Parts: sequence; structure tokens; C-alpha cells
Amino acid sequence: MNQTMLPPAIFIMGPTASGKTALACALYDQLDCELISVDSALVYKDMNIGTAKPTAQELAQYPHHLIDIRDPSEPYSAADFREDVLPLMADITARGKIPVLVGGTMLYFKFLIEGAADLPEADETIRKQIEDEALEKGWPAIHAKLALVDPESAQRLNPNDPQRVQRALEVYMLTGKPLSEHWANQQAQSIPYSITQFAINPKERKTLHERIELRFKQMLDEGFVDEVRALYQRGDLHENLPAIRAVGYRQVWDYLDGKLEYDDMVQKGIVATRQLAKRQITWLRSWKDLNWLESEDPNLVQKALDILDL
RNA sequence: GCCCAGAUAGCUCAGUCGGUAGAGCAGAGGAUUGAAAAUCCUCGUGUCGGUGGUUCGAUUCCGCCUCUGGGCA
Repeated sequence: MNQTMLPPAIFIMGPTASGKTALACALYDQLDCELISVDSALVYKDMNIGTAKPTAQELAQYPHHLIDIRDPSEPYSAADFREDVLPLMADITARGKIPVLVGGTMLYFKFLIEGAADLPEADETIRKQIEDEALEKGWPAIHAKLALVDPESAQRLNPNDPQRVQRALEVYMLTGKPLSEHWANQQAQSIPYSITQFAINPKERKTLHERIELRFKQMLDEGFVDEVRALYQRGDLHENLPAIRAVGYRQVWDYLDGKLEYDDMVQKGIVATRQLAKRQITWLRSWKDLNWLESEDPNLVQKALDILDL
């Protein structure tokens, strides 16, 4: 098939606080497109300030898909994202528009580009069972157990990595087949788009750190603590939920719990955001077919449009 | 002004019975298959506050100085 026959799609990636949203909105003004958020935290309702979600006014002017689609009590996953976004992109293309995917959740982009193995979804009962056993015997014991049924995964995984060890064992318990076998059966999937990928990032890490600190303090000024307090006071949420584990939310939650002094919470919130940005940049460094843009470049939008050459 | 306790990595501190030192955090790099804003791995040379003395050798012992806490006036 001729690549040029594929409909266009645009990806805008980059670390937190790099200016992705601003670029996406600028493209929205210039192109016949629709915006899709690729962000594991923006999917949650009532989590606005701390996620740096575009404001209601911004969203009215620049509508984004896949924002506010879950209650904070409901988990959302990379696989959910893949299932949601593919039909959405197809609809947008059918309307004669270009899907513009913007966000910083790199695993979601990866799932979209490379596809995912056919695996069972998370099973709360099984996970609880594994966790209870881990609490009693320690994660290395669970890892040893995994080694008996799925030596390949056990070899690959660090015994101290609870999340992956748990997942690998969960998959075996649910399917009777090791994770490695599922992967071997994974079929190459490619999405039917001609994708132009942008990564936006400040020239210097120091600049990003400054932006992150400034933005976190602005969030606090805008009432971030009250936002988390409202979630805290609901009573049905807890700190093990993906939503409450989000950067900033976890630290404010601990502050409300009396586990952190206010100043420590601020410091730890900033630090956690910096560390998130670093992990996002690590993904990007080895990412294929990227067009890099500098956050502080005054001609950034024009450069992006030139690269798109539509 | 006097007394006491400190001064060691960017920060908080440990330690060296005298042979130039190491943790946590921060930071950097990496991994990443239904929690991914998650989870995990790797990386530690710094005038040991300054200066003089004792010593083969001082960050360590002694003197003086500077600074920071706390106490007494």
C-alpha cells in the first residue's frame, strides 16, 4: 500500500510543562483538525488544577476528546485508551478532519503505534490475592513463584518490581499461559495513518525545572489543595487508586492526611513533577521518527506547519 | 561579653580509637505490554569552615579565628 494514500494524523508529545497544549491549540487554529488528549490524568473528572487540564473556557474554544471520561474512582488503562482512540480517530478522519493527538503519556502512544498483546484486563480479586500473599511473604517470594510458571518473565523482571511481577503472575493465573507466550503470539499491528510526530521540550533541563516549580506554585495559588480536599472528603477514594497516585495529588493527599508538612508537600510535589518529566524525556530520546521543537522557539508553530507541509 | 554544642556531597546527617570519607534525599542516566503522572534498575572526590601547632602523616588531637544554633548575662 502506498504510504501517501494514508490519511494524516499528528502527534504532539513532550514532558510535562513543555508547552504541548499551547502548540496543539495553535495548530487547531490553523488546521481543520480535532484534538485528542493522550494523558492518563486528564481522563479524570474533578481533577483539573493539579493535572494542568485546559480550563473550561479553553476547552470550549479548543475541544479535546478523552478528557473527563472517568470518575477518579475508576481506573483507566493504556489498553482502554487504545480501544477508545482508534474509533475516535476513524470518526475524525471520516469527517474529513485531521486527528491531533496531544499528551505526555508515552505508553499510550506506544500502545497506539505498536499495538498490544491480547491479554486479560486487570482482575481486582486476583490482584488482592497476590498482594495479600506478598504482604505475608514479600515480593521476592512472589517473584520466585512466578519463576516456576513463567521463567522468562521472572528472568526479565526485577524481584523488587511489585507491579510487573504481580501483573505477570496475574496473567498466568487468568489464562494459564505465561506472559512471554502471549507476547510471542502478538501480531504486528500498525495504524492506518501517515503520522507526523512532534516532541516539544525546552532547550535546557534547567528551564523545564523552573517552569515546573513556577507552575506547581501557581496551581497552589489557584486552589489545588481545595481541589484535592474535595476528593479526600468524598470518602470513597484512597491513595492506591491511579487517580490519587497522580503527581501532586499524592503529595497533597499526604498533607491532608497529616503525613507531610505544607512546605514539604510543596517541595515533594515539585520534585515528583521533575521526575515525571525526566521519565517522559527518556521515552522520547529513543523514540523513532520524531520532529523536535524547542519550547522557547518563537517560530515554533510555523516550524511545525512547515514540517507538516499540508 | 561569657559558657555549651555544631560547621563533612546541592540538602539532612553519619563516620574516621590519627593513614584524605558514606548513607538518605536531591540530581543524572536507563528500563517500560490493561496502574504508566505508575513501577523498577544503575550512578557518590567532596579545599571534611579558616588558620597555626603536635605528628612520618591531621578531616580526626590542641590553640586561635570566622560563622550558626542554644543558654547565661
